[in-house]
Amino acid sequence: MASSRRQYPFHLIEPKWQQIWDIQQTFRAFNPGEQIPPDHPFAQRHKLTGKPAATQLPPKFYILDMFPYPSGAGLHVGHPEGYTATDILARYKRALGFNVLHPMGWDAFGLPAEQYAVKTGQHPRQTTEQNIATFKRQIQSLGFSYDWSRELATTDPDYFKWTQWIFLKLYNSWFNPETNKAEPIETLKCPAELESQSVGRASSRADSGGGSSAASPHQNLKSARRGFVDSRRLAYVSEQPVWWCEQLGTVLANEEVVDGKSEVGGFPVERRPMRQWMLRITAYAEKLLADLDTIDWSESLKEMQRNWIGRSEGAEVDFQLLLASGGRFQPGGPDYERIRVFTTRPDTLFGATYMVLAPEHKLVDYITPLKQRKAVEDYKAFAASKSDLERTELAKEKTGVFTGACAINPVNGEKIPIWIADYVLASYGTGAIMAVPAHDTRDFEFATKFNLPIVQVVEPPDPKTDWRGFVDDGTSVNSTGPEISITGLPTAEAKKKITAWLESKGLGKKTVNYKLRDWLFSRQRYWGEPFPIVWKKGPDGQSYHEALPESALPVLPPELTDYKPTATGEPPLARARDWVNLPDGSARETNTMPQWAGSCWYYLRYLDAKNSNAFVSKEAEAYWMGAISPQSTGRSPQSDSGLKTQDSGLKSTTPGVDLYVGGTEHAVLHLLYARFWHKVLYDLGYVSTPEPFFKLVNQGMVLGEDNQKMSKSRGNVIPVDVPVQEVGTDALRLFEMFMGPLEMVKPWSTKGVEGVYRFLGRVWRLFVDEKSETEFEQAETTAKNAQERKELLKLIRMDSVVKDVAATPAQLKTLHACIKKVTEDLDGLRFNTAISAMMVFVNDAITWETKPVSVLREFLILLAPFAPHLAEELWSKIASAFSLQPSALAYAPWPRFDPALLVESEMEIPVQVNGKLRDVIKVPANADNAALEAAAKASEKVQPFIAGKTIRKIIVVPKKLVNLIVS
RNA sequence: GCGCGCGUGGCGGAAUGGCAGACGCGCCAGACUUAGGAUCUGGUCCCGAAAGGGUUGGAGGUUCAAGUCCUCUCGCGCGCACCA
Repeated sequence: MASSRRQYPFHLIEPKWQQIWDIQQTFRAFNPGEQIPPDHPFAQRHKLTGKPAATQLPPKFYILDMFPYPSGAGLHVGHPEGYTATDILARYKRALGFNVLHPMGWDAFGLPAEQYAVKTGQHPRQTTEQNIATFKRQIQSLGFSYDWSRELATTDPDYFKWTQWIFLKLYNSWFNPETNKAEPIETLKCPAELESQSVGRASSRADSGGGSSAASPHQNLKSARRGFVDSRRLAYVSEQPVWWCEQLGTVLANEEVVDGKSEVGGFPVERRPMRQWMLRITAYAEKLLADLDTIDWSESLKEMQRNWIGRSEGAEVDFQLLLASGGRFQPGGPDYERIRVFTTRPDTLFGATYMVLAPEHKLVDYITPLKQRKAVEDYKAFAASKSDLERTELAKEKTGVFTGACAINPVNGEKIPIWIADYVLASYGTGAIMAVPAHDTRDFEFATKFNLPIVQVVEPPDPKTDWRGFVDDGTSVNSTGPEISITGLPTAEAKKKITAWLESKGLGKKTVNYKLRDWLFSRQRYWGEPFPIVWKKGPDGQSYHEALPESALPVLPPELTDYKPTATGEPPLARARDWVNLPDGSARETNTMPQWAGSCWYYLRYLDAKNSNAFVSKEAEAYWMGAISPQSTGRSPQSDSGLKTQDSGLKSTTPGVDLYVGGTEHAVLHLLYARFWHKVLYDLGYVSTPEPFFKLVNQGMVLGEDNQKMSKSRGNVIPVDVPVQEVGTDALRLFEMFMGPLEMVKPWSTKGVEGVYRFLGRVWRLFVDEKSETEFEQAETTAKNAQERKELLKLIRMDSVVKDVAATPAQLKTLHACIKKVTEDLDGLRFNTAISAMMVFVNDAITWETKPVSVLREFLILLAPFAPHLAEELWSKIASAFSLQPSALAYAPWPRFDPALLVESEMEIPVQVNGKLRDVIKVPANADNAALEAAAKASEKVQPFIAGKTIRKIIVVPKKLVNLIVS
């Protein structure tokens, strides 16, 4: 390949235009109120001068890539797929007249840089900066139209200052169930017994951290108050079992643990009780679920989030305890007289023949009589010894033991045994279930194994179905007790009736349960955002936390020489004694935030990346996130052409990010966390939309040429630099899109890249004079340096068959068919078929003896989003060859197709007999149904199939098809 | 096990219920060439000399007409997975 002749001098063209775009700041996106240089192509296109207000700017289009973690390995050809798609869209929307925001940045905190630091002692910041430089060089070599003036890195103190600021907002807020939103902590009312006039208002300034708290006669009351408030913050401290990963030396969130292993590295994790920072994402479970219906995401992605949130409706039911003698009676309130269960099938209550507690359930010891104590203790130890992985792997075989205690089924007064088994999870529902073996698969298996009674209470709709293990809806049977009967009712009604009865008796209530747990937000790492929190000791000896004031931000991490994690789980930051211990005796929080923190809000920082007074200005947020509707702007894109818009892509401003493209791996991590933060910021009035990402598309993975996922170990990784060197970035970009639909998984193909490279060569030869190109090539061999070589591009002349003449109707038809297809396909993100439409155009145009320059120019505008460097070069060559005013192709108005030009004088109509194709006839374009019918019958090829037969029916699809039904 | 998605030439993939296989790769033949791994032209689903027949994982169905809609079935991919 390297030895073959270059299709066109992309090696000079591509750097040339990247440099021009950079010098002219072509892709700078302008904020409301920002000074726009009058000679900037955006200003010229939209006739803007000075500092336009939001209402004077054209409608915005915010098109976002998931920013990358800059790893040391650099980019392979799979990385630019999404970036190419968004760049094509960004350029297309710019041509349509939108004010396009298309930024790029770095999700730069992360474990690899820290692990490298542990190994080599090189500061993670240095590693990170090197990696960013590599990524940036590679991404820039691909010619994306990012506004680099908005570049950000989550590791930059000017950035994470605001990450910490948002944490303070979470810390200083609570979720008010009455208003159903987050509110400043000041609005939280303490219960009357905690209210005290002397301390009542004093601590209501929540960010008054740093102030000393002298001992007071009300100190007990004060710490009780503090406990109450602290337990309701959206960011709170909790001691609870968390996932600890020994190898990584840190705790992990539920979302970061996959199949009992760490998502990063695949190391084993174990449950350990630790004191950690948590974020109260569960308060938003319902909103996170419900608002999925308001956004344009793929169904599969929404489904993943729904599954993760895991909403289920049901009832909590209390079962009265019947203690056998020998139970460890303790003084206790009503909690010790009943066991509360959660069930989604209260209608099967009559079939509950036993109960099961999780081995960790707090009542287990209490209810277990002496003679069962040994067996129960043994089982608890057995269950605790199993890792989570083993627990799932051994899922087939049910285990458990009888506690010796029993309870009363509230609907029929029957005495049922209480077991413990590890198929009941302590962390879900109430950690206890009523077992209905007849109508629950797991209970059925368990009851079968341990010979527990199985009682039918639901009749399947189809009497042939076995009721044993029947878990779907049916009709209640055997469900009549002394006070309540639901026999004969369909499942839905039975649920309602029995739940109402339970509620009226105070035995239970309707409940909604979620699988979603609060977000474990602290990590025992160095390379992350420190918490803006200090710890103090009260006069009562209790330690408590306080927020630092905003003026203390950013809180920078200390310098360390040893980044190693500690075995105890104490964070590495604790080694920096001078940093930790403050003069007033308080101590800094030494945990850091997880990597996800920075990516929770970066899309907001892009809007106003340099703002040092706020995380984003109100004006910028309102403009880019869509609070200003296009109606109020009184402008529409392409208003300069005065034509009505033709397609949906020109429609109104959408709320939030208009298009977000990234991999599916963030389905329940980044995308859930970012939505959560955004909703908190929305509730607190800092952003104007309830959802951050209006439309989201997952690009499919690019596999290696061998159809395997690209990986170092397989040796099938193709770095982006390889095709960029050999065929140029325009060809790479084109092939990234030509492989197949964006969302689909597809294999890389070196041969395929050559195919689109040849296409670009054909485009080139459509325009240029071959002889002059040969001259250029000869001159190039003697050129001394890159600058000289670049100058030589001038030697290449336009082909003399490109003329300033009127296009023929056939040529216009070819052009407008291409405009139509490319426009429609871009609106539908069908890049692959858009490219094939351009290939069709070129295959035709290359045969024209005379090539009207007007047609070729419009084609270049279509090509520009896909192959911008080549298109710009040819565009400028045309301008100089035909003495046109030089103009920036990036802002040239998108051509619109004229349907009138697509009308044919004749049309080809397939003729079927009994649904089988027999002929394709040519008829005048204006032929009506009768004419079609007549022409079809007259067809010579059709004759033999209808001769001597009766025509029973004739189907004519106007301008489409004729079908003759004969017999 | 449950949920979602997908099965079309040698390959990647096109087809508002209306001519299956656009476009590209590969392959075959030819042209130009000292040469071709450059370029250009033509061909390329299967059976058949042709007429014609068959063909979108498989089996049914709806329809004048099905790759497309419905039912069942097989295969692949992704997600969740003892969530009561």
